[in-house]
Amino acid sequence: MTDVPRLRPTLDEVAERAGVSRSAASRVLNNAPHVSAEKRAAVLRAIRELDYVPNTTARALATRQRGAVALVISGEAPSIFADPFFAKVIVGASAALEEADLHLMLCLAASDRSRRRLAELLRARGVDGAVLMAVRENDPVLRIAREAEVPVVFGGRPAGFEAPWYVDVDNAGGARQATEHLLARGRRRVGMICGLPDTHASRARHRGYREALILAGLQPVPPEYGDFTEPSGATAMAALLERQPDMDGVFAANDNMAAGALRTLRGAGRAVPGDVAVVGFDDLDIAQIAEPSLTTVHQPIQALGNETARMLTGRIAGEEPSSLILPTHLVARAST
Amino acid sequence: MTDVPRLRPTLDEVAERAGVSRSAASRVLNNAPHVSAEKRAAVLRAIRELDYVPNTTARALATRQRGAVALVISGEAPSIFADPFFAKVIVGASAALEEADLHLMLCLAASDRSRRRLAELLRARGVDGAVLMAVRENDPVLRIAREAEVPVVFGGRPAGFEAPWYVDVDNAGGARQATEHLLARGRRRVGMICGLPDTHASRARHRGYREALILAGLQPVPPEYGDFTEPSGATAMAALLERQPDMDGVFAANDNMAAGALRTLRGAGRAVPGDVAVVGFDDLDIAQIAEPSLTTVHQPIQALGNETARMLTGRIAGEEPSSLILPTHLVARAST
DNA sequence: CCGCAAACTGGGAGCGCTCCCAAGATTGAC
DNA sequence: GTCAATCTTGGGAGCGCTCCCAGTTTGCGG
Repeated sequence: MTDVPRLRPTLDEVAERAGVSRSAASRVLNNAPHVSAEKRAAVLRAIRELDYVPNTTARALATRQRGAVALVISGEAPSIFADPFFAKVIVGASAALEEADLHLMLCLAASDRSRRRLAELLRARGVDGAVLMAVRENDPVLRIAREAEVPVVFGGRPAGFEAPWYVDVDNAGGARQATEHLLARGRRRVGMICGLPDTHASRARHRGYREALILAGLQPVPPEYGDFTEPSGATAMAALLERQPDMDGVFAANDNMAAGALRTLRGAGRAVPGDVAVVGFDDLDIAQIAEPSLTTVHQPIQALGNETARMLTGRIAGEEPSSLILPTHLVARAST
Repeated sequence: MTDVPRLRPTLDEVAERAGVSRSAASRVLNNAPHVSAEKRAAVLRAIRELDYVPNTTARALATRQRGAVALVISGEAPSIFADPFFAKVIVGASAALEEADLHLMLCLAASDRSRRRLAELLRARGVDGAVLMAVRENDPVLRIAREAEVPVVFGGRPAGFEAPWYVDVDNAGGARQATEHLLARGRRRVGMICGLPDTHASRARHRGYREALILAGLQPVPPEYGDFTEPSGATAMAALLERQPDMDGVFAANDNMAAGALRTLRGAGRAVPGDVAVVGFDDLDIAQIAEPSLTTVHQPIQALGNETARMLTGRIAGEEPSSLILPTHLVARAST
């Protein structure tokens, strides 16, 4: 809060006050061996008395470790933050990073300028590594990832790119469960509302849906597309109804769009689940709040953030962790 | 993405290749004067050829400027991220920081450990400044703010603390508008659902509500308290109804709780706005999605983030900006 | 053609910390 | 008591960049 740029004591001053060399003081700081008990105590006391805090920047320069990683969220902010998905990812990642004593630099890579800054950050080793989230097909961020001078881990696979290190959730499996659940409820005319087509998640969920239908000997109908927001789900549902008025089940690629679908169905006078059963994906708060409450595929979002960060810290430490796919599972509620 | 810690070229190498001194190269880098056009061109070429990127850490050490600020969100993460409030703040702050070429360090100050790390960050000048959000009464973060060695700006005033620099929204004014709107709609028995009592926002909104009622010669009824989440709003509404079954208007301290109130009212068979009119606060997406759509007080959340960050960059630059209160306004929808 | 101001130029001293290494102090086995 | 092995210790050289400063050029009226 202060404005006075009062000088902070340096390690030299600590050493001087403790009557030891800077080297010895440094050893105490990093509790390295080769310091006698007395000197250690003296240094510790001096640190306390001077209220010394080591300068992170100087340490970073000397050790070549920044003590921070970037969490990059690609794409336009508005759509990005429409739901609490990223918030949960951040909470999970934050916990893992705290454990590794790493700070979190949040980079919203939406504009060209922000991407330029990001590229510089990753090339100049301004961070020790980066987690990349929400990377789409042909995303300009991919290039930045390729040219980065630090380890990079993807949170969710980017579409159309074989990410060497990633953590993802079982999108296809979850979607299949969702669709099979609808079929088990006796639905036969099951439509789908997909998300943005250039995301791996949307594609994989669509694939799972198709697989389930085909396995059941049914013909998948072409999906409608939304952008993962509630209104887009409402619109897509309307289009779906128009195309196939006798539809009796819908799988939406996320809860927001499922909530939109519910709204449209309510407006159209269709009972849920009486006339049409609806399943979402994500298991966000909205799924429980919606009326009727939403059957949905639970995905461990916080764990996704956590594991991604953990994988990154592993790679920073020189390990070669293998990519990870977290399980998803159906949560049956009132909408089916 | 690479693992090879291939050495990045340094400014010395650039200078050597360009046939100039390191000083001259540095001048070009910071486009300072006193470099001849030819040398400048030579340096620029060398930079391109060597694919040189200046090392931020070294620069930070030399200039004593980190090029990053902390965005601190105090309190428990779960409640924090229940709604997209912070996401919007982040988007706004991020834009302002990008303009100032500052990176954003996101610090979730929930645990003791995270607060310790935060304190160290702010005392060791690991960042150039900090924005503090969601600081509550007697928040341990206050102490960290006081001991910080860098400028600090509050986003939203902390309760029970005269923040020297802050950006806030007009909570009391908005609440008064909301309540007056209910009164103008002919409501006379207007209850309130408050948020967490140790937040300034909740208190100010309650104050605005009381002012409006008292000005109209009406007796405020004691509020119910929630924690800004949807379920807590539903519970509070139930309690309110039980206490005063003939209630005909409700002002909730945020949209989430208002949505919960709507749910309870629907369950209790009360028509909205027929029997009970409801007003929220925030104007988040949920206000438009709710049924009926929610009359609410719009607050410029993204601007809050933006102005807070801008004020911080101002203070970092040595200015003494004065605190700011952003206007709020009522958005009338179907719930009143 | 001179003198002086203004523009260039590069050397060098930091910024605050880590870490290697050589020198000195201890220890212990014989 | 000796000598090698081990532990301590502090000096010093960086990490890569900025910036002050003194020295050198250049420009241009007179």
